[in-house]
Amino acid sequence: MEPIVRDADIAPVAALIADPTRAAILTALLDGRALAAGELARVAGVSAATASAHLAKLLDGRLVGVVRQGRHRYYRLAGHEIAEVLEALAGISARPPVRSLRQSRQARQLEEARTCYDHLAGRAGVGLLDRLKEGGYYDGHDVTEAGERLLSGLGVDVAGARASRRRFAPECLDWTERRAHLGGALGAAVTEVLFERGWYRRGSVPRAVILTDAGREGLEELFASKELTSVTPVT
Amino acid sequence: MEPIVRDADIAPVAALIADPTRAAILTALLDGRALAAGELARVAGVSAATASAHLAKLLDGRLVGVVRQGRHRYYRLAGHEIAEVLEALAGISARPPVRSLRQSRQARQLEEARTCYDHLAGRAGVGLLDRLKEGGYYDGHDVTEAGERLLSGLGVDVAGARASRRRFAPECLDWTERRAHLGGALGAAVTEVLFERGWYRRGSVPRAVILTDAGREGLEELFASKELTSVTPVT
DNA sequence: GGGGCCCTTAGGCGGCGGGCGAAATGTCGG
DNA sequence: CCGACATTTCGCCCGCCGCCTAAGGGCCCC
Repeated sequence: MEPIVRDADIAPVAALIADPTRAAILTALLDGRALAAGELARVAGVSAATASAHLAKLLDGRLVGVVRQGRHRYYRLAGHEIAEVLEALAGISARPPVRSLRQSRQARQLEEARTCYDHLAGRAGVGLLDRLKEGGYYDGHDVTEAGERLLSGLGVDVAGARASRRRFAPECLDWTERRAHLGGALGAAVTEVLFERGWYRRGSVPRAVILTDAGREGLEELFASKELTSVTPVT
Repeated sequence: MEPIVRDADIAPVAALIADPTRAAILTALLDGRALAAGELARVAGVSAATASAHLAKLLDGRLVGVVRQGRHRYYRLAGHEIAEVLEALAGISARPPVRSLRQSRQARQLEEARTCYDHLAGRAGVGLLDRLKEGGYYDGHDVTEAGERLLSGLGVDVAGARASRRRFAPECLDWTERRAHLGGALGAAVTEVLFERGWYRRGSVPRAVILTDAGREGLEELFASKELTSVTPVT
């Protein structure tokens, strides 16, 4: 009866996330973009020196990656797995009370539409997945033939996403809606196209995204043009 | 350009997991059972007083629950969400090198079959899900009609699992196999039946489970009795 | 109801780690 | 090349947190 078995030791990674300053940095990077060290220092509310030390640790722990560009160094999350851990943690963490009117406005914005690292989430993400299912384009873990045609026609590189080592098209549980939206390589590819087409644009609040007029029309047309091939709403 | 938006603050929860002793305690509870405070002190390698202090913090942070029974206090994880966070963290954590022969034997045992909180994982879990899919009993997010018959016949309370507030039958990504096994309320219900029938029993290593002879026969018969209704192996 | 076991509380010690300012490194723009 | 800006490195202080031993409840059993 001794040390028993060695699991993966999670403590060091958790310790990296456990510091409030580092947590703020990681949260700021949750929208998938790369931010400069100075910006991260500002959002975390610490001096540049302090932020630099934290970033060095996060880098060493492989939670973030860095790309040097001139005199700036842009940091980003090391991958979607990191984002998923942060989302999972957020799911069991106390949500601090919303205070100001402005904050509640921003909170509503995030509930409406936001990115979950690199794919669409919030009511918009959940709604999109619903319409894909209702239209018979997606069956819970893969796109149907009709779905592949639909998305390819939109400009989504479905084959490329399928070839990725990342999971192809898993459902990703949404911690505000408590319902699923489209995640994985396909979710990211679709979201990329939504931005390229200008159907969604990034809002002023970090992870918020906004449906444009073009997007409203485009999505409506996209799902209206096809007759409903299957009316088996998944409970 | 001020405080921006308040996300759920994940740092306090991460800090609870970040201490090696607490991480050891949580990992020990990962098999879903409740352990007495003294046992947890032993597996973590600290004095009873130290363990008690840690358990008080975990309790305060709602990561564990406690049930008093006589002069013992049994602690367990507060829910499957907690287990999922720990699994996700393990997925991005460095796996410590296996040292002794005994440890590598145990590691192989865990890779073969183990519990993932309250449902079957490892090669056994992945294999079970594969056979459910191959037989047309499960379609990636729900059981088919045939699947409901099969499992109900086995004694699984499918309706009860479906009524649960927990997700019904999601695929759960396995961090050793990097493939999916059956999770959620249904995964737990199925696993419960497997234990009840004596098809699997718990091994000596905490999360390890072992296929019994009865289990080998039972599973073989279960999947052989039905002809393969569908031969569309999911890539 | 008294002794033994399980667990918690109290107190004190030691170390790790995050904070800052100042100076060094590196890069861009003239 | 030189000054401006972004980032890192260095040296130092300070507070927090985990550890132990010892003592204090609670519960069981004889």
